[in-house]
Parts: sequence; structure tokens; C-alpha cells
Amino acid sequence: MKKPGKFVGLDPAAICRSSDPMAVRELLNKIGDKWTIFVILSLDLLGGRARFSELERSVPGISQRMLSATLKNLERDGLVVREVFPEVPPRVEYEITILGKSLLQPTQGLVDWAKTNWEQVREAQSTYDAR
Amino acid sequence: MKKPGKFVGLDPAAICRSSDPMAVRELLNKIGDKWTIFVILSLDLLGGRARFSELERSVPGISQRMLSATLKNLERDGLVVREVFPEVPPRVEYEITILGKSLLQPTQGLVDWAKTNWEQVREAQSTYDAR
DNA sequence: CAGTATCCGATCAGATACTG
DNA sequence: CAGTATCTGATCGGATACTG
Repeated sequence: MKKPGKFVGLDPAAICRSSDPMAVRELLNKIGDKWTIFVILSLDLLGGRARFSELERSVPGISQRMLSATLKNLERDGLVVREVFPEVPPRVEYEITILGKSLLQPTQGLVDWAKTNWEQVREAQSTYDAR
Repeated sequence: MKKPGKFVGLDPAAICRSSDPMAVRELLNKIGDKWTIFVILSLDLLGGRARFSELERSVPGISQRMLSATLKNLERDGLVVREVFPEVPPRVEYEITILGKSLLQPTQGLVDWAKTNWEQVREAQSTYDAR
């Protein structure tokens, strides 16, 4: 679904001590896109399981298109599972997997860093821009 | 330099318990772009200080254009400092700041997660794609 | 050496409209 | 309700060439 894009020539050991720098690349890529993190965090806050419309409401600003695409990628990566109930009107529930939950911890580390340090980043930006 | 892009409507408390979801957004955005993480990690591995050409060699595949842009953003954010030596030929050194170093810990958390779990992600992708 | 300038194709994500 | 389809402007990043 999401093509990784080729990325040749990175020396694993030298760059990030990872045996697979592509994994880091791809992970960072996913983490970095506009909605992924907010969707998993929301799903977690909703108790780990929610339906499409609940997520839509929980992530203000997201469009159906982007929520759909984001969930599809998360499902493909094994971070959430999708369950369809054959009812009318249709009901679909998304549940965070153990793998998905395990990603929340390192993610929270970044969130915390932002909380702690972003003011300082903003100041640096202001200083820089003032020249 | 890097325009954040407007992003209205996110409920801080509900989404990520952050007092500033824009900070998280922007951080994730930076983290997620193609070279930022590899450049800071490389800079750290090079002892926290290196010149342009050293970084160019340490991050295989990066172009001058992207290294330059990435470093400029890192400098603007206060994560590295740039020092110019008025010599011929010119010499410019980049040094990671304390703020920059502090970002390495949460970042490493993600790198470790990728090392531990990416195989599982790949399997999930294969399974998903096989349908 | 340490960049900048320009061009360009690819991807991203918003808006809007439509559907089983 | 839970999506998909289509269009579009914006941004990203690679390739290449040039410069103080």
C-alpha cells in the first residue's frame, strides 16, 4: 500500500546501530505523517477499541479520506485490527493490537519531549528568524 | 523556514495529554522527514561535532541540497549550532546542542522499537498484501 | 569546501461529491 | 454508517549545474 521508496547506501551500524535502517526509515516515515500518531493515541484513549465514527470525532480535523487511509495502513502494519459487523447500518470496529500498544511507549517519549522542550525550540526559532 | 501548516481543531487533552498538540505535530513532522534523524544521529556518532563534508560522508545517499536544508532546520530549532571559520578553504562545523542531545533519547526509543518489532510489522504487511 | 539555484516528477493531503 | 472516487494546490526530495 505505502511504497517505502528506495533508499540505498545507508550504513546501518554507522548510522543508527540498527540492523535495518530501512525499518527505522519506514517507521519514522509513518510516525511522521500527519495523522497516524493521533489516530493510535486516540484509539488508545478510547479504550483500545472504537468504531470509525468515534475516531472521526476524536481526531478533530481529520477527513474521512485520511482516517480511512491511516487506518488501512495501521491495519496493514498489524498495529490495529479491523472487525466488520454484518449489520444495517454497518458497524466497523478498530482495535489496537499488542504490537500497536507497544509502539505507544516510545511514542509517548517523543510527546513528553515536546511538552518539555518545545517552548525552547520556539524561542530558538524566533531568535533565528529575527536575523 | 518550514511552515507548520495550519492545523486547527485538535483537542489537546483528549488527543495526547499535551498542552500543545501543535508542538507534537511539528516535532513528529520534523522527525518524520527523510534525513533529520539520520543527520542528528550521525552528528552524535561523530562525537557531537563535525563539518559539512564529514556529515555528507556519514549519511550515505544524502545530497548537498538536503544536508544543507536539514542542517538549517536543525539550527533554526536550536538542536545544532553552526560555526563558520573564516579560512580558505572555508570550514564550517556543526555541533549538537544540549537540547539536541536530549532529543536523542526518545528517538533511540523509536529506533529500538523498530529493531525489536519490525520483523513482525513486515510479516503483518505480507499477510495483508497476500489477500 | 560548503554551499545555492533551478528544474522536475512524485507524493501528500484538503475539499467535495458520491455509494453499498 | 463507513467508506470510495476524483480533482487540485502544495510540498518533498532527487538530479544537475553553478559559486564565493
